[in-house]
This record gives sequence, structure tokens and C-alpha cells, in this order.
Amino acid sequence: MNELASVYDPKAVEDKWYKYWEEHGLFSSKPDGREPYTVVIPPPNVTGVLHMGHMLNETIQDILVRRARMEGKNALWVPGTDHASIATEAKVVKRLAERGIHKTDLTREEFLKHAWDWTHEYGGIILKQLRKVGASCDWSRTAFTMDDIRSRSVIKVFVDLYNKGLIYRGVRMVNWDPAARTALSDEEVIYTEQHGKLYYLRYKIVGEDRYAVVATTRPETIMGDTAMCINPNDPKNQHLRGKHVIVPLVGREIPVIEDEYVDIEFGTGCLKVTPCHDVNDYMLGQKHNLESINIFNDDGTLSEAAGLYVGMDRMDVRVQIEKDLIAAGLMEKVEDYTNKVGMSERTKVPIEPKLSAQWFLKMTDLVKPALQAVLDGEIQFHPAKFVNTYRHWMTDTKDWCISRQLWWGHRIPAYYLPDGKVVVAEDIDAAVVKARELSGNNALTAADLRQDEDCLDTWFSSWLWPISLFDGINHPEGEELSYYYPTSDLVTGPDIIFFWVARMIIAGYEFMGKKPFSNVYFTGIVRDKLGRKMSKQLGNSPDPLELIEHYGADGVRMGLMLAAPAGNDILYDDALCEQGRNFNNKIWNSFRLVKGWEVSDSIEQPEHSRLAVAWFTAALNKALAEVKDLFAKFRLNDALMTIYRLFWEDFSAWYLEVVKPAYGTPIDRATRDATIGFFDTLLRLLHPFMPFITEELWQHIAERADGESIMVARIPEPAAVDERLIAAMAVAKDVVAGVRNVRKTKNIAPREALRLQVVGEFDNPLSAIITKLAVLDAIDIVETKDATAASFMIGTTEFAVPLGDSIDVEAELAKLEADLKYARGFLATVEKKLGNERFVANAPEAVVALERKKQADALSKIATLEQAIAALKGARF
RNA sequence: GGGCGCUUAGCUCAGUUGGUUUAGAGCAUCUGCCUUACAAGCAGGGGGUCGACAGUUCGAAUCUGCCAGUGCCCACCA
Repeated sequence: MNELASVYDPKAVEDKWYKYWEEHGLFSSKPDGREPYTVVIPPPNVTGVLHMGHMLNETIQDILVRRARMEGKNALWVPGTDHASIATEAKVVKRLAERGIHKTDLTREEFLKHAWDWTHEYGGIILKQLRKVGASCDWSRTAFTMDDIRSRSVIKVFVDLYNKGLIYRGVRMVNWDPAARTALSDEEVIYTEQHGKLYYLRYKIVGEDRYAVVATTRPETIMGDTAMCINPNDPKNQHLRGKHVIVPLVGREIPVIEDEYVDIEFGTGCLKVTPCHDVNDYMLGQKHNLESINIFNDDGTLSEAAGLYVGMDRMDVRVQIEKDLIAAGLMEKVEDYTNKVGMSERTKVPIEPKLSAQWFLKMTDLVKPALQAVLDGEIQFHPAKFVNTYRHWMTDTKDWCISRQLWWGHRIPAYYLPDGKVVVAEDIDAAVVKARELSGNNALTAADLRQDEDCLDTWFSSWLWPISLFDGINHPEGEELSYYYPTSDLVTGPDIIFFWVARMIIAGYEFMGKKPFSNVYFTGIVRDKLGRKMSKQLGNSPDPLELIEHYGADGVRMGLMLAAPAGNDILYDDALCEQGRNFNNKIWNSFRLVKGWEVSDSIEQPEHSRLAVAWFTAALNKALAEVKDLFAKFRLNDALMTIYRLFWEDFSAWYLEVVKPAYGTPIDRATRDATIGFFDTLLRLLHPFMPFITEELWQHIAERADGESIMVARIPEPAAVDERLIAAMAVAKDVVAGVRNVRKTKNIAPREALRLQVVGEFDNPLSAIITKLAVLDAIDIVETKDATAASFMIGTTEFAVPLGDSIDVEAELAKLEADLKYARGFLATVEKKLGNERFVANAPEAVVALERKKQADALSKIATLEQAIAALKGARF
């Protein structure tokens, strides 16, 4: 048997089996009579590469899908990628810039060609990487959010929502990303604490030789000031009522207005009002009918309208204007100040509030069924704590800004007539028809219509993902859709609960009238072992593919899963992968042992083997039931730990040690067959977590036809468990450990057979196992043990190994005294309870009875120990 | 400023409706072993007054209150 190395080599088998599975079509699914189990992948960015977050997320999905498949369900995992409008466009723009090409030099068509080239070049890398992980996706279904079916779905949905009156175009204050030069939704703005400054600026009061002082964090916006605002109830600023002030440096005269919005306590109680560049100022401008001056270009530089600093970047202006204000004597003071600044989630630059015409989706009614479904538990979140987060967001949802000033994405299907009116239609031909109806001008042609330049938010396509993957928008009655939808489980990070999860639920109810999935498993964030987020800058983010290279895919999968309860961040450490790799090795070596056995039909099954088979059958079934229950609760890490311990402790350390024959001797047929059967089941149980090694060994332990695979083998349903054997084995293990301890402390060789005395009664059905593992000649039931014996207690029973003259009386005494002390302490706690009249009177009878039993047991144990101590003392001389 | 969650062994976490030993697991650590499946291993051991305080109860890691620490989400205070 020693042609097999003692170390398992994942590299030798992983690619082989992945190819085997793929070639035999084991990943693919078609509708049939079985119960469906469907997972859709959270589509990674088409040009992205696999990172640790993906590794965790995809591993979890694969575990769920493989388990479902082995439960006999028709399991389908649909892969795909997302066009990631902003991120991808930014990358393309950057690459073009490296070649000296600016986006503005290109037509939309030329730019899109570059973008598609980029997509074809880098697109799908991540899908190849997923194969290394072992992902059992149905690759024939690979989708892209901008492929034909998904694009038509998006456009159709836009038109439908527009026709329902839920989509509208309007001029609003939106979040503007000056780097990407596009509007963003509220969810794409991340507020972060920034250490900045609070500037106190002097505004000269017209007609007086005094100044009003305004505190602001953004002095560069003063060119857009069109008023100063005070609170009418502010006693310290009463002198400003009805006055005008001069904007510093600019020299423009602006009125002082009054509004209770102003916080009297903040700064000086004077607020500068810049309606174009602040949401609240915009509100004030509307209310008080103020002039608006837009001082910024789309890229965050100062516009002609600013008059000063034209063409400079806003951040540079902030630095320069501070100097200029000081020089002009118009800066009262500057303080350090910490406030929250909205940053673009994608480009990480500060958001600029900007007034612009955008498309919006009304959310108020759409969210209602989606909220209810989660509150009612029709859709379950794991862990459930995220229901709170979800409810919070869903109860006050603002309209969704869905237009982006980008080219890479789905172009908005709105067409403007020459007179500025708009029609929304699925294509240009339909638009012409509608335009003619609208205008009454039948001479209108496509050439007269101008399509909206904007494209849609990426999430406006991914919110349809569970539907559009089955072409459900275009074919709501399709066979695929009705079979696979609603999908079963969704696995994703809580960071996109609003971006994606909530919106998919909304879309599900709005477009299909049904939930998109039944369960959402929220993963945690993968951090380093110090709890820091993984980042390129810190260099603490390992490349999953390198880890796979080093530890094997199974090892990495297991390492991540051991540390990843749903919703908990996982602190990644290479030690986790080592544990995974070590477990692989353990399995491998157990296999080597079993494979090396020579079988003989002429040997009878020994009693200890017969008992071991019976016991392990019970242990295995108990674990099967536990794992099944844990899967139902999405406690995958606990499920894995249960299997880990079953394999390592129960199977390898105990079961195999009982049944393995002495070196060079054959094993009986019955035991060997039972062992192979156990091994088979263990591999199946483990396969969802560690697909490669389990396939490799499963193929080895029996003859398999071509195309057979553990992937489609069934995990057995748990059978009834003989708890008596489980309990008996627990005692047996303790007895064996007790004897081993005696050997160790007395320096008795492992193979030297001993006798074991049991004082009083002992009827363990597994005593043959004890005899075998503890290497005993016999177990003697005795009234009184030898005075010179090393003894130990298990429960209330005393065991003793007679040692004759070789006993170390003092050491033995010390041990017994320690046991006695413990037993007395324990008795004291029990008797304290029983001595409490109110306990005896009020506690349930069963609880009191249990305490009485404990008391009796403790008393008998103490008596036994005292006797043993007395006997030893007698033997001392 | 609101809302939610967490705090149990050195680390990561279990602990179901309060009562199956004086609270468990994995990893780490310590001791002894290269015992023909496996040193990526085997056999043992140590380690926690369950964040603090108060309360309810015959009985609290578990329920209540308050406090401290920590994390997340939301919010227009310049």
C-alpha cells in the first residue's frame, strides 16, 4: 500500500476532477420532475479578479448547492458577471488616458467599442478563477448584465415603470461625483469622518463699518453665495435684520434673510447660503426665492460663473482662498473641525451636491410588499439581525436616482421630440410611433428624435438578476422561470443589502408577483487576523489563488468555513488554511490505512469489531441528524465542525483504532465492508465542503463506472440512533483513557497486557472495546480492589489497575485525596441546594430528584474514595 | 443625534424555552512520545468568579434595569 505518499497532494487531483465533472455535465441542470434548488451568483464585476471576499462567498454558495444536489434536488447555480457601469467606465477611461486618448475626444460609439474590447479582454477571468475554487456552476448559462436578454429585460422594465407613472424625470439636487462626472444614488454616497477646518469669514455689513462673521467648512463656495441667513429668534444677530452684506473677495452684495432653520448655537449663528451647492441651502433658496449661481464645472473645477479662480480645482481653491482671505483681512479665525463628508463609493472623491435633471424611480409604493415579506418571514435573513437594518431603510425610502451620465451601461430608452417633449419606448421604431401620436405629426421620423444621452444605474439591471437569468421579464410564462423561480438561497454581503438585496425583493414582487428567493445568507467581511479590513495598501490581502496553490482548494475552503458563522466577520489567518490542509491529510491517511488492509473470508469478526461497527453506526447517524439540522439553520461552520470531529475523533481515533488488525494480519470481511461503508458516507457528508479530496477517495474505495461521481451520490437520511451505545462509548473512552494514564504515570509499556478491576457493578455493553483498546487481559468485577492498585474514578465507579509492589503509594494517595476534595466540594454545592427549603418546595420534582441522585452518588463516591485511601495507608507499611 | 447588535478560556466562537456534574468546542499553549495510516501525527495536562453593578427567582452565562467598552446602520447641522 505504500505506493501512496503519506502526504496528500491536492495539485495532483483538483484540476482532474473539475474537468471530469464538467465533461460529464454534472453542473448542468434542466427542469424536470425533481424539486428545484436554485442559487444565482452575486455577479462579480466583469473585469474583476477573485479576492478573499469572493472566495468566502462562492465557497458558501458551492456548499449549499452541492449539499442540495446530494439531497436529491435538481440543483442549479447560475453564474454571470456585472457590467459595473461606473467602475468599468473609470477603468476604460484610465486606460485610454494612458494611451493619450481622452474620453471627450471620442464619440459614444468609439468609446463603447473600447469598453467592449476591454470587457472581452478581461471579462471572465474571475469565472475561470471560480473553477479553481471548485464552484459547481452551470457554465452553459453564464450571463452578463449587458448581454442581449438582460439588456432587453432592463429596457422593458424601464418602459413599463414609466408607463405606470413610477419613473419620472426631474430637476433635483443630486449627489454628483466630479471624478466620474455623473450623478449617484444616495446609497452610493459613503459618509466618512474627515479632519478639516472651520473657517470664520468676515462679511462686511453694507452701510456700516462692521462685519458679520460666518462659520463654514467650505470657503471655496462663497462665489456662489446669494444670501446670508440668521435665525429670527437669535438675540445676538438682531442688528443684522434687513441688512445687506458684502461677500468677501467677491465684493457682491447679498441680502440677510431670516429662517428658523438656522442653528443659533452653531458658529456665530450666521449661515452663508449657496443654493447651488448644498442641499439645505437649496431648500432655503427655494423658500426665499433666492438667485442661484453654479460655480462648479462637472469635474469639480471652478466655472466662469464663479468669477474668481476659474479653472482651478475646488480643493486647490480651498487652500488658495484661505491665504487670500487672510491676506485681505477677511478671515476672523480658523479652527480644527471634524465633520462627515459624503464620498463617492466608487471613486472615493467628495460628493458635490448638484442641481441637475435626472431620472427617478418612485419608491414609496414599491417597497411596501417587499418590506412586508421580510417582516412576515416569507423571506428569511440569516442572521436575523439584518431584518432591523432592512426595515429601517425600507420604511423611509427616497426616490431612486437611476440615471448616470455615463456611456457604459443601458442607455435610457427616452426619446426627445424636436419640441422637447419626450416619449419612452423599447426601441426607435416604437418611439417614432409614439412620437407621431403625441405630436400629431405623422411626418416625424427616427432622424427627428434624439435619444437621452444617459445610461442607467448598474443596480437597475442587477435588481432583475433572479428574474432576468431565466428571461422572466420577456417571457413571464416560460418553463425555465416557472421551474427555477423563486430561487432558493441568496448568499451575499450585508454591505449591499440596500443596493441589491432590497431592490431584488422589490423587483420580485413588482414584476413577478413573487419573492425572488426564500433565504438570504449574509456573509461577514474577511479581515486580517488583527481585525483590519483587507486592502492592497496594507498588503494584508492574500491572493486566493496563491492560497489554493499552497493549501489546496479544499484546505482553503475549509479554513474559511471553520471561522465563518453567518454574518460574523472572519479574521483570516493562514493557520486556518493549515488546519484545513491538515484535515485533508488526516482523511488521506485514514484512507491509506483502510486501503492497505488485506481481507480474509476465513476470519470471524471479533467481538470488539462487531461492537465498534454498532457504535459507530449510531455515532454516524447522530451526526447525520445534527448536520442536517445545522444546514437548515444555515450554521455551516458548526456543521463542518461536527463532521470534522466525527471523522477525526470518532472515526479515526476511536473506531479505526478498535477495528484495525495487528500489523501483517488480515481483517475479516464484515468489518472491512462496514468500514468502507462508513468511509463512503463520511465522504458524502464532507463533499459539499471539500469536493476534490472526497471525489478522489470516493473513486478509490470502490469500482466506479465512467461518469459516476460523489457529486450526485446521495447523503443518507439519518436513521434512528441507539443512544445507549453512544452513552456506553463515552464511558468506555473514559475507562480507556484512565488505563492509559496509569500506564503513563507508572511507565508501563503500551503493549503490556494488564488486568482491570472494577469495584461493584459494571455492565458496559462495549467492554470488549475497552479490553481491546486498553490492552487488558481481563476486566474483573471485585468487591474490594487490591490495596496496591492505581485507581481512578469514572462517575461513581472505581476502577483499579493492580500494580503489586511497583505502586507509588504517595503519588496514588495524593491523587485520591485530590479526587476526594473535588467530590466533597461538589457534594457541598448539591447539599446547599437541597438544604434550601424553598428550593425543595418550589422546584419541579424532577429537578429535586436529580439533585438527590447527585447527592447519593457523591456520597457513595466519597465513601469509595475514603475506603481506598484507608486501604492505601494500610499498605504503606 | 437616532436605531440595532455584540462583550463567555490566549484567539475564534457554541451554550436552544433560566435547573442533566463546580460552563463547552476548535485552534493555540504546556508535557511525554519519530508506537509500521498519519510528527500536517499520537497520548495526556493546564487555562474562564460567563464586561461592571443592582434586581427578579428556590435557582441566572441565560430574564429586567442601569453603566462601561466595542461594532454596524441611518440622519441635511453649516
